[in-house]
Amino acid sequence: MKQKKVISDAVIERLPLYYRDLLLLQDAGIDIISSEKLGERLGITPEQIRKDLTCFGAFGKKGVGYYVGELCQQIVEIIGLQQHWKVGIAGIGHLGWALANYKTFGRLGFRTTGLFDVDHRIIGQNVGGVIVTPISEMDNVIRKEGIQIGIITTPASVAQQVADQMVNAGIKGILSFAPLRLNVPDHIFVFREDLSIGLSRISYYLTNKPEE
Amino acid sequence: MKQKKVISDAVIERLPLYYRDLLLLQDAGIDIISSEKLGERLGITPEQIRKDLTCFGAFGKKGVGYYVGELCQQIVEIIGLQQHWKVGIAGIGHLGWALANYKTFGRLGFRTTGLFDVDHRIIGQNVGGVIVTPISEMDNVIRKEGIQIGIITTPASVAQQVADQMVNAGIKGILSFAPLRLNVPDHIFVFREDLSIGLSRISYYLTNKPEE
DNA sequence: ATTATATTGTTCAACCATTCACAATTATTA
DNA sequence: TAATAATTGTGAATGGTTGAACAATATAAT
Ligand SMILES: NC(=O)c1ccc[n+]([C@@H]2O[C@H](COP(=O)([O-])OP(=O)(O)OC[C@H]3O[C@@H](n4cnc5c(N)ncnc54)[C@H](O)[C@@H]3O)[C@@H](O)[C@H]2O)c1
Ligand SMILES: NC(=O)c1ccc[n+]([C@@H]2O[C@H](COP(=O)([O-])OP(=O)(O)OC[C@H]3O[C@@H](n4cnc5c(N)ncnc54)[C@H](O)[C@@H]3O)[C@@H](O)[C@H]2O)c1
Repeated sequence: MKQKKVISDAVIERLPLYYRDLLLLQDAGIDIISSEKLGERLGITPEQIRKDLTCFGAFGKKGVGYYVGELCQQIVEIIGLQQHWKVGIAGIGHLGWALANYKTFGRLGFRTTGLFDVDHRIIGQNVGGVIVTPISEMDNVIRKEGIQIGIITTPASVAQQVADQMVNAGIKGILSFAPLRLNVPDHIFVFREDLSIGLSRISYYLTNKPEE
Repeated sequence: MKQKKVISDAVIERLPLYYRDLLLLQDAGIDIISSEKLGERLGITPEQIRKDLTCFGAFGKKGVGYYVGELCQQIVEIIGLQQHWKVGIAGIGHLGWALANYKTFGRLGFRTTGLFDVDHRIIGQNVGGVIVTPISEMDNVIRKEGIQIGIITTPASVAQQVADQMVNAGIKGILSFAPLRLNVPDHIFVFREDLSIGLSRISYYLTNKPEE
């Protein structure tokens, strides 16, 4: 892998899109794809795709295209999906429960091996194949299982506290759905997913329609 | 409102963040906030905030800051949240069920007034205060209720078909969680939310840690 | 009334990302 | 084998976003 220059976030966000579509192509038995065709499927320009990929090396064959299987493997290595990350989810309410049951995370290489909550009504239940553990046990489970990534789907009011617990237990990265900024040490990578931005954007565009 | 030049997506994505934090400030009884303090709370530079806001007008007071209540109202109007958009959700499975139960959408001005599914086990149930209707009835309900925004949380395999139905019924904007590109007429605004990008980004950054 | 302090709105410069154009390379056909 | 068609990788041009600096303005202090 090249990896000389710094890679922009925009590139990193597109890689999973390429990867998922390549998996579909692979399932469909398609061996070779051009940036043109891939771009058409995804709504991304072929130049963009080629430039993104050349950040990491020259994976295509001129005059031919990209070998689907090979490119898949390359992207897996770029993103680091071959590691089979272990994931823990704190807050098994509406959203946590949905995520715990989402099988596609598994196909991408993320194994959910810990579910945590404070509510006695949910503790002990089997959700998507994993038993919900008391949040007070989270520290132990994270260490014992070697969980590296934490997902926070608790109410915002306790999200910081839960993040602190995760960091103390040795978590390396956090995906948070709570609508606030988490304060964590520099070496922890936090990504915030904000599900209300999508609706707000739709509202904006419907309100301020381009005059066609 | 100014609205002369074109506003970039980046700006539109930050407005909801400002808005939600301003609501919190308002709840806390804080009347005036500077771009400096707001930026600190959100992890955004003060210059960025000022520049974003001046896309739409001059809402602050030099030497003082921004009046929280007034700015809230301005952002509401910019995003178009005063309209109380009506929302319908198709596919009341794991994720759809979570979204149907999410109260914060209401506070932002989105009212969920239609829930649709094909599964007889869920049809007829009350989810977050709304009865789940057969998808075959979606067209009628959308027209009768005047639903303008559709959320798609069905399996990917039927998402296009559901989107077509929504468009035919007169929906103006779609928020889709299905991992594929939807084909819709130009005048329909589609926003795709991809929940696997977050985890993939974390994987990338943990794998390719900056050498600190 | 004057000075000092705080903070916005705006201009300009720096940076980053995308698009364009094309040389380089591979496969295919005559 | 030579010519043709397809398609990648890349350097240059364009367009867009962010950052730094500062004039303009409001308040508070003297
Ligand atoms: N539901 C959605 O569709 C949605 C959408 C966007 C954002 N969110 C955000 O995701 C988070 C969860 O939302 P939700 O709708 O699932 O809420 P929820 O109330 O259904 O679930 C929260 C869960 O967290 C648990 N919890 C509370 N305190 C805890 C603690 N200290 N440790 C561990 N678990 C604890 C609760 O017992 C509950 O099971 C919130 O921050 C919300 O703002 C949710
Ligand atoms: N669960 C998650 O956390 C998660 C995360 C990311 C993306 N997604 C995406 O969201 C979508 C839903 O995921 P899920 O986990 O909730 O799946 P799910 O299987 O739990 O729910 C899907 C629901 O759609 C209904 N459905 C099927 N065909 C339908 C039709 N023609 N019309 C109306 N409803 C129909 C099903 O009866 C079911 O209730 C999928 O596309 C998935 O890829 C889910």
